[in-house]
Amino acid sequence: MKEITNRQAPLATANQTATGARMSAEDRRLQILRVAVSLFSRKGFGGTTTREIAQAAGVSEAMVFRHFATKQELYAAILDHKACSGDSMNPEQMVAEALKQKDDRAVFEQLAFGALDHHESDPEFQRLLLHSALEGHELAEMFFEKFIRRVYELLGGYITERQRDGAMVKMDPLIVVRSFIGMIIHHSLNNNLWDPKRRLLKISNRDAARHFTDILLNGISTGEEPRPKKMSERKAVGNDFSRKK
Amino acid sequence: MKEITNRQAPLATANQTATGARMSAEDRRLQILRVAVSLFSRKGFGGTTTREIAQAAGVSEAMVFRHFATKQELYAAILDHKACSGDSMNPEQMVAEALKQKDDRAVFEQLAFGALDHHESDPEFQRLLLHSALEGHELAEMFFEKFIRRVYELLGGYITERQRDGAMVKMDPLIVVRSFIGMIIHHSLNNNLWDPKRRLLKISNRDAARHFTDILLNGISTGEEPRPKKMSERKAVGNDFSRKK
DNA sequence: CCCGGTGGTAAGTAAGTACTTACTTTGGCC
DNA sequence: GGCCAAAGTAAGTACTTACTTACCACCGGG
Repeated sequence: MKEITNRQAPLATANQTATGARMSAEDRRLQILRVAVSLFSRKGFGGTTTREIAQAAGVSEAMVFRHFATKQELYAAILDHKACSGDSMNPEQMVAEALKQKDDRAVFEQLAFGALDHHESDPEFQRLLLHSALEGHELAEMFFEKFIRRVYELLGGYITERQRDGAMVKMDPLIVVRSFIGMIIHHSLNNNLWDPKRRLLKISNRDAARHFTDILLNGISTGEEPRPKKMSERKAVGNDFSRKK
Repeated sequence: MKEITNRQAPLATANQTATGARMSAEDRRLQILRVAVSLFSRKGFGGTTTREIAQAAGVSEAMVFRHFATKQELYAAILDHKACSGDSMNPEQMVAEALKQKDDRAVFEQLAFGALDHHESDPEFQRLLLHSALEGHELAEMFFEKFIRRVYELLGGYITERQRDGAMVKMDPLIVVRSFIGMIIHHSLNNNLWDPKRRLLKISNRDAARHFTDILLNGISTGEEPRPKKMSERKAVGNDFSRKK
């Protein structure tokens, strides 16, 4: 005479299949992955327990370990999934046409808009990446090598080309790239991490991308007012790229 | 007949007082605080154990809890110490003179250099701040309110003024501030977090500050080459601040 | 000389932690 | 229906964690 086996209620998690019934292995794996993404991105690797993950997925802890041998492997699978799977943005093809046409504005603006939009639609990714960078996880390094470096090469190469065309001032292209990427990443970081309520600055991604591009290409000074200090008084250390006129 | 009490050897930690001898309560407190800063900044709150902290300080765990009732309290004390104590940078006074003289270049360049230098000399702070922002610690918010907001107001106000002078193009000052702060923070973040070996870009803080300022004030395009596409072909969405000429 | 307070410790404890084991459903296929 | 592999679980294990307790050594002052 056995006690009723009191199956644990499917506790209102967003279980895909409306029924609390059993899922195929792959579905379950993906589901665990999804809830783990959410938890890891909120609380980091060390701050998330396997029990929490199991509970959020509505299964027992043993199920988590059936699908992922260790917690580390789960984490790696997540970063893999996020960094390498289809929804990752591809900078090359995003601006391929603008590059060919040498449409400076389009190159930068499209890249900026693409990145901002991507970050907005998937804020978990940025948090996940930050966590793993802080924790020194090798996957962060991998992302850096495979993605950031490529953007630097892509944009840096383009800028070099445009400098030779005489369309851009002579300046280390990598610094230009860093400046522009900085505007974008920092803006996303503000929106996702520091100021999600947009208390400081509320602006659409389109406008942000356009304004960042404006600043990068044209700067903010009109050059129409006599400087309070003469140019010659600046300690010029070999940057001879004051705007031609 | 008691066993010898085998006092644990002072194990070669960087104990301030060369002797492994006892310290005053306050010295010990500060020492624990220091080693905790280092550990928390490297591994975050959840990733650091009280035992590690005690070992790094060369004392028993009980000593940690004599000085700080809980781990949380230790963490809060650290953020307090870092955010409120003297070594925090003061943007207002850093650029006070340049502001008065309306020396745009000096305003931005000095601010950038000051921030970059501060971040470089105290990289732990940036990591600590990121960790606490990710973990949603209230101290991160406090820092944001007390520091970031002030910089936005300071720079934003200055830019507004210079726009009225006709020295800067009309554009939401907050976007300009965000762009510039973005260049700086992202550069520091790269140096401290992503690319401490400077594989991507190796540049002195002075040069970085100068180049960021150059880009902000003047942009990178020479405006000397006919565009491959006509201006009118761009989907103009109401940005009317193309550079006057 | 001894006495109390201070700096310090060894050895706990209770609650977690990642991960396992031994076992019980369940659904599809012949 | 009967069967079996896959989906799932309850109840562990071995260890770590934050935090406590009870005790010890040193030292200046009466």
